[in-house]
Amino acid sequence: MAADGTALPAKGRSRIQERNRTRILDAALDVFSAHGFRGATLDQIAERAGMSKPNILYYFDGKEAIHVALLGALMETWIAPLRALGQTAEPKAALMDYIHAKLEMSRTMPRESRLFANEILQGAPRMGPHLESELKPLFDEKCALIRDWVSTRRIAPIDAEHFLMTIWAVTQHYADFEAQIDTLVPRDAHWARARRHVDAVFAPMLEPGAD
Amino acid sequence: MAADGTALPAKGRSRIQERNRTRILDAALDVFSAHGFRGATLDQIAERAGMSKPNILYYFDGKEAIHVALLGALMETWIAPLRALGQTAEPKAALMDYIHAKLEMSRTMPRESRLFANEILQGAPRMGPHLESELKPLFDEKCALIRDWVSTRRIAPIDAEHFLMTIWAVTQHYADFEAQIDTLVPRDAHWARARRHVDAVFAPMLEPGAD
DNA sequence: TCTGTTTTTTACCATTTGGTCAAGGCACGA
DNA sequence: TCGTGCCTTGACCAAATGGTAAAAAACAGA
Repeated sequence: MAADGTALPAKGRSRIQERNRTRILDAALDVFSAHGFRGATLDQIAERAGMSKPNILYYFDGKEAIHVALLGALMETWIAPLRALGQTAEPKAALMDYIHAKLEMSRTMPRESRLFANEILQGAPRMGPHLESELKPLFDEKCALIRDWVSTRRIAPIDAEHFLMTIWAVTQHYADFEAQIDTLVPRDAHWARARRHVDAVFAPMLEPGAD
Repeated sequence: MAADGTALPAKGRSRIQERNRTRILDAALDVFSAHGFRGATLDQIAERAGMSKPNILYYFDGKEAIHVALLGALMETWIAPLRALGQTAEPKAALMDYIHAKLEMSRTMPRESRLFANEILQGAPRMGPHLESELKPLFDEKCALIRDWVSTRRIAPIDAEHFLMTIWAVTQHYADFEAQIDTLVPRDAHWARARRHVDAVFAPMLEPGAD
């Protein structure tokens, strides 16, 4: 077996291998995000992927390997907006762009959001290393950047760490707590309101007037 | 069996029954909040409660009954601060009090927060009715109250529904995503910073100046 | 078409797990 | 002291579930 949790070596994957791995991962994303790791079964994943359980295990070393592969692949996508933070626009616009990007991700990738939420909620048993090695350095770097913006008076004085975490909390809430939102507010025009609302939440905070 | 999901009738519970039911529910809260419904096992709950599995099932009709009992009992606690919103202070102070109460609940009752988060994240399969019958009316009532405050210019114009949901998102995040927070920021002085931060987030939003 | 390789499936297995049963302890009133 | 009824548990069961083995099927190259 290969070292990366796959049953087949990564080199020289055939067309059909690529296709089936993709199908399995997509099905697994459905199931894991909806039921959590323990709540998901290989049979559910197999059915959703349209193939038999042993065939799933032909492509992946086991249930856990699928989960790890998913989390690893998604991590990069998930933190991409943070990586891009501050590389183009001026401070306030950069932060608002980041907030909008995160909100958009909750809208278009709710499964991914819930997959991560499930994992973190249960203590990040499989993602701890990823958090430490990939997210942490990036987080520290961007916090330093924000603190610099604060110290040069380009944005209002905010707590960089908690500010970023609050952006995550507010935007991901729309994906993670969808079931609750659906029972409390009408679905239509939902995301337009969310967009206006997050602007109303974060934009005032950044105005240097409150210094 | 009794109709409320308990194996024993609620009337005339003995001292020992009360004690053991409490112990079981506390142990179950530990396990369910840490692993989710499917991830929790009766054996884990039994061990944590310090009694045998059959004895657990002597007091509750089954795993699901324990979960339902937990959610039902906690619902009231969980929404109590919202119920109290606006019954004493003037608008701005009332909302800030509510925010502080919710933050305090995340600090002192992280297990409860995670139990609910797990449930909602997976589509509220067992709490849907509770949300509809208990949370929804209260939510609507308080939204109307907030809209009234807005229309009488006592607070800045905000989206009542999304404002409340954002309060939940920000405050509960500190409990639900604790694993992530622990890897990103130092633990000490954590809650004091959080308190200052949520003030910085929400207080400016409520100033009627931005009208 | 023949042959070796990759892909897929049909049984099957071992463990976990929610739940049952019948018997053994234990407290307490008569 | 002795029942009587509440409490507790060891032994067990059936279903679910992650995973395996081996053979069939599909496929690619000669």
